[in-house]
Amino acid sequence: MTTLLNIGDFSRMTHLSVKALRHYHDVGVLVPATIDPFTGYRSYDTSQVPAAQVIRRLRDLNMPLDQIRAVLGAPDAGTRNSEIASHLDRMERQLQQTEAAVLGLRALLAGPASRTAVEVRTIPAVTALTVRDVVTPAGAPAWGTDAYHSLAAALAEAELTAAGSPGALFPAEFFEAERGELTLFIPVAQAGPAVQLPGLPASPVQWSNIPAAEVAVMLHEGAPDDVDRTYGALGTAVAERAIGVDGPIREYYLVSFADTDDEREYRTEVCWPVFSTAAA
Amino acid sequence: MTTLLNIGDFSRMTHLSVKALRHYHDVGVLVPATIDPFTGYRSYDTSQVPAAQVIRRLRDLNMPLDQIRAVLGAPDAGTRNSEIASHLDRMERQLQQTEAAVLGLRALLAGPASRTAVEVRTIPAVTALTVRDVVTPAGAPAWGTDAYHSLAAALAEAELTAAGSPGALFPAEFFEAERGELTLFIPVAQAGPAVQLPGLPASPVQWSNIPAAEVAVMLHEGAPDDVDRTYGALGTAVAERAIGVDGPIREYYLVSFADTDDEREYRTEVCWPVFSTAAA
DNA sequence: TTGCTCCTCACGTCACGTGAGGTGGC
DNA sequence: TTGCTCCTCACGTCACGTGAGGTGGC
Repeated sequence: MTTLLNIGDFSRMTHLSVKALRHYHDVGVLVPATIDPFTGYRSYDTSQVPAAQVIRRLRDLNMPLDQIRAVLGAPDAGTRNSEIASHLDRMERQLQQTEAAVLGLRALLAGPASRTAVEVRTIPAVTALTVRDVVTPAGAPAWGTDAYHSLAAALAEAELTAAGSPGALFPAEFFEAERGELTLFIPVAQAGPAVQLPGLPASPVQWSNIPAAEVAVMLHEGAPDDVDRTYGALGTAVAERAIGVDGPIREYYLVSFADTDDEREYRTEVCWPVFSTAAA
Repeated sequence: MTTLLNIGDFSRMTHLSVKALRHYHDVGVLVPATIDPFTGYRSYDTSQVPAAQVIRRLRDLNMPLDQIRAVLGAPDAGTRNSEIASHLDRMERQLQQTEAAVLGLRALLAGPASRTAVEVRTIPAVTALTVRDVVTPAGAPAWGTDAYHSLAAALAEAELTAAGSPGALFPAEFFEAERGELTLFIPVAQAGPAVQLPGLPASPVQWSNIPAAEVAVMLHEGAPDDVDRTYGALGTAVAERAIGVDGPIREYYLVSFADTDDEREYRTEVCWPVFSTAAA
């Protein structure tokens, strides 16, 4: 047996506000059992209570209404559970980022970072295995992990060894517009016609030339979430010397997730483009 | 020495997007060092980098811009740190609620709750110590804790003993509009002119009469975050019997935070107003 | 002169909340 | 008949993102 309820009763029974219930109707997340065609009054059914309870908990978990609609409309329990599980994974990653932000904030308020030296360096052109994609800062870590595995697999497939640490190119718009085409690469050889380029299996990995560059370099020690501190220090040093030029920023991953599980051991070189000193 | 930077350079150095920087300027969270009066070009100073880094981390912690402005403008480190600490407290509570939602969701998907019996009961009027305030569901737990301590203190002060479990009245609008005047009370005696009412110290606590009521009662066992499941079951039972009437819903806290640290041991009676059976 | 960087509106997003103004049902 | 409940716009909130359309500086 089921019984119809007006929106007020249904609200008290589910602890969802009347405004929220009307909104869930509008967007199709929870449609009333019947609607009076003349007055527009919504009537809910007691059998809709469990769905409302699920919605309330998913909203407490910050799941967007679009996804909630998908969860409720899932054809089977397996699909539904995997939708929920992947949301919980996202929340878990968010929590880790929150913890990193707390640590980073403490460190920041505790005082300025220990000064790391800036070095100007000439990087020669290399031939490299690369993966390229349009990415946002939020999606970059996951993308980088995937891309690195693709590169490592292609390297093994082609029976080659890396000629240096993996690196990445960051165009200005990646930071300024939070969206840009990143290039992750593993150098394989000095650039030049003498290099033999083995064919690659079908994969996102491609051969590319990473151009030479004159850069100011600063070593970032620690978690990647705090790399902005090194960007700040390095950018300041470059600006004060008035030697900056256009061009992508580079990072080289001397020690990264591929080498250790402890982010505090990470070592990243940040490279800012500067005037060629060769001309000086 | 400090140096001026255009918005693009400052964006790359701080990993704040250009759009975000313009917004922070608009709302006064981070005002450029100088603004060209003719072109409107913003110029930032290298000395503003640390503030930008703090802003980025506070935003990662979901702190609203208004509060960030207050943190940055705090007159001393003590004020600033306490603003941050109270925000971290809020986040901590939020995290606990998230964990509760995950557990609640699992329980919900695992199947229906074990059926608890519904009992119809006549509650006599009582004289009680009360605290009354307009509260939202989000603020209710903290309010309830405070209010309970005020009541307990007043009870001890007046050298009285409780004549029953503490309870609360919830008007319909508290659920329907997520805002309403709650009344937390501790019964002291049967209502009547014979009762001697001791004076109360200056505090939010007042003497009130809690009216009699005819209610359907269901026992909620477990965490208060899941009490909506009992509301759903009880409301369904009342609706199917078509015996519901207007009036505030009540809860009685048989076992609560005052008695145990384990929320699973909580026992709450939820009371839904119904027709008087005395007339039947 | 040509891109490039920067600028200012105006509007969109997401999940509702906040009134305003009005109507059916007991 | 009077409250009460419910209804539908229209607009606000928050922290930006997304174009559109335009201008200064090298």
